[in-house]
Amino acid sequence: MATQWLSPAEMAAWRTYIETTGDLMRAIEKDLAPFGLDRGDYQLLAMLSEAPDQRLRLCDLADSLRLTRSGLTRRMEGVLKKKLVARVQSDEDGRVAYAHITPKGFDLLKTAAPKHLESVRRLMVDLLTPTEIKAVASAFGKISANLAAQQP
Amino acid sequence: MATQWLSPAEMAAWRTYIETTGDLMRAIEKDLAPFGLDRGDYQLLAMLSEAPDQRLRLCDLADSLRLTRSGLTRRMEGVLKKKLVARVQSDEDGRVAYAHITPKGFDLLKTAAPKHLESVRRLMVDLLTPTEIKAVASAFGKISANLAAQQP
DNA sequence: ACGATATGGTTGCGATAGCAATCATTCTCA
DNA sequence: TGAGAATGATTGCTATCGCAACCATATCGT
Repeated sequence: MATQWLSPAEMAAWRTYIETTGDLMRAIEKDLAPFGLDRGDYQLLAMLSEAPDQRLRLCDLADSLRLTRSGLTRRMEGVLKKKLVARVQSDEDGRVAYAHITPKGFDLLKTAAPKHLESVRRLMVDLLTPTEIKAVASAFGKISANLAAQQP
Repeated sequence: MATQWLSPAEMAAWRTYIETTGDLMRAIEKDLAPFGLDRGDYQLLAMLSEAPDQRLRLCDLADSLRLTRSGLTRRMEGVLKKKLVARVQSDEDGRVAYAHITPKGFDLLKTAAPKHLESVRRLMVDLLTPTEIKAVASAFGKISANLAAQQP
């Protein structure tokens, strides 16, 4: 399109970002595959491992993973079958259930995490100058804050 | 995870980026919905509109959209049904077919593009300083070049 | 010139995930 | 306290897309 609503520098940033980000995700995911995990599983386990008591209510987990409740139900099927996570019904509130990372899940995460972070380093972090790192953090921080402000 | 393979600044950049990028895509996509387009359709039309003769071989189109050939076949079904794109068999090579943007598709793109770019501006570009814009372009340029070098 | 190989495209199948509808449980407030 | 609203989770349906298998056409090597 000839429409020049963005300056050349702005257009370059947007295009490079949007074209690259999918490739980067795919590459990261590929490095996770040997552990039998995809990015969704990894993030789910990471989220649980950092939670108090290593567990979260399903709806909170869904929110932090940016999944709908139904999306989480389906993703849970996978990690439940692999015994990486247990589903525990709350006895205080009959509606809620917790996802609880199992020792097996925790062990797998501990094995996969260094490799994963090594991927992140190799494919992204190590390629950038400290200034670029800071700028990326700041830029996406602003974008995130703006999005959060839009949807209250 | 307690694993500190990334410095705090690096971890902050990575986390903010990965958590935000999906939200940003969803927000952009939402702004495209009133035109009956999703991001994949928009990018397909944009790609064709910029191509010589406003057409591309299906396999080249698939590559530039980061789709597999089968993924493109399915996406084509949608835009063909909406008559935004025509499928033209090559008479030079019996294997190849071209995707050709139709006048209707081009009109829709011309309508949607300014709104889309306005979204990009509002949700990303206008939030960033010129320095951040340049840093994002440079950072993802490096990431992209590195990925391209890995997979020859 | 012709069999082997490469290239372009489609199809069957499976995985992921959103939406709307549904059900169960809890909360609210009149 | 009891009817209606809100909250938590699941299910049916649908759409997207990758992989592997497949078919058709073109190119290469001898």
